[in-house]
Amino acid sequence: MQNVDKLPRSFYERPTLTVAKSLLGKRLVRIESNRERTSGIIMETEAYIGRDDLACHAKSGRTQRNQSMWGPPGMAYVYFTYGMHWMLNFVTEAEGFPAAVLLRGLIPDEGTARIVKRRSPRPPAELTNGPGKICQALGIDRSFDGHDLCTRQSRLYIENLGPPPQSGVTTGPRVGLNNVPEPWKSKPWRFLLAPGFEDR
DNA sequence: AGCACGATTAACT
DNA sequence: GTTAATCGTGCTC
Repeated sequence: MQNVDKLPRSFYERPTLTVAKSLLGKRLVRIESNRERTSGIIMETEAYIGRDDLACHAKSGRTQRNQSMWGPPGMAYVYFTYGMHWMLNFVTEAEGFPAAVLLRGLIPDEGTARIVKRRSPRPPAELTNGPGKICQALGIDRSFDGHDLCTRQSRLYIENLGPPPQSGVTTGPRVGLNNVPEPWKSKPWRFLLAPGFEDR
């Protein structure tokens, strides 16, 4: 395992599109209550950028729900939607500017027995290939909203497995924005790592 | 106080 | 391809 470091706050305090693309191929780690690790390699992300972005929850100003996005970078923004699903985001850019990266896809890495148990019975390919599935697989809920990813005692963080991939990255429109007006609905702010490029 | 809908998922025709 | 599940949130009255 080469060069495994916890990503510092300076990683998140950059343009959201840069962070979203740079997260591909890195490892999301969740420390369980018994200190065991569950983790996965990030394969898909989306960027949500500021009040002007009408797909971003910050469009309606600062609320109790979205307040994490307005805080410092390197924190988790976790919210509940569709009456049953949790979504995991990482806060980006400078404090006071509301922006975040949504995690949409992983490949399970460590703690797969626990991931399978939480998600079973599902085919392996469907364990963590969606934002709600990621949170179910890793046990992420409201208690992680506002969690700091950049301290020694963080129970949720990103490990750096090396530089962002130079190839194998595709982009496209963000998913699930049914009632969002243009041009925001079609902004190519979704980033995917092609299968096979997770090992570099 | 009421209501429409959501950064989704799984099941079904 | 279509749709039910299920409830917190923000908006309107």
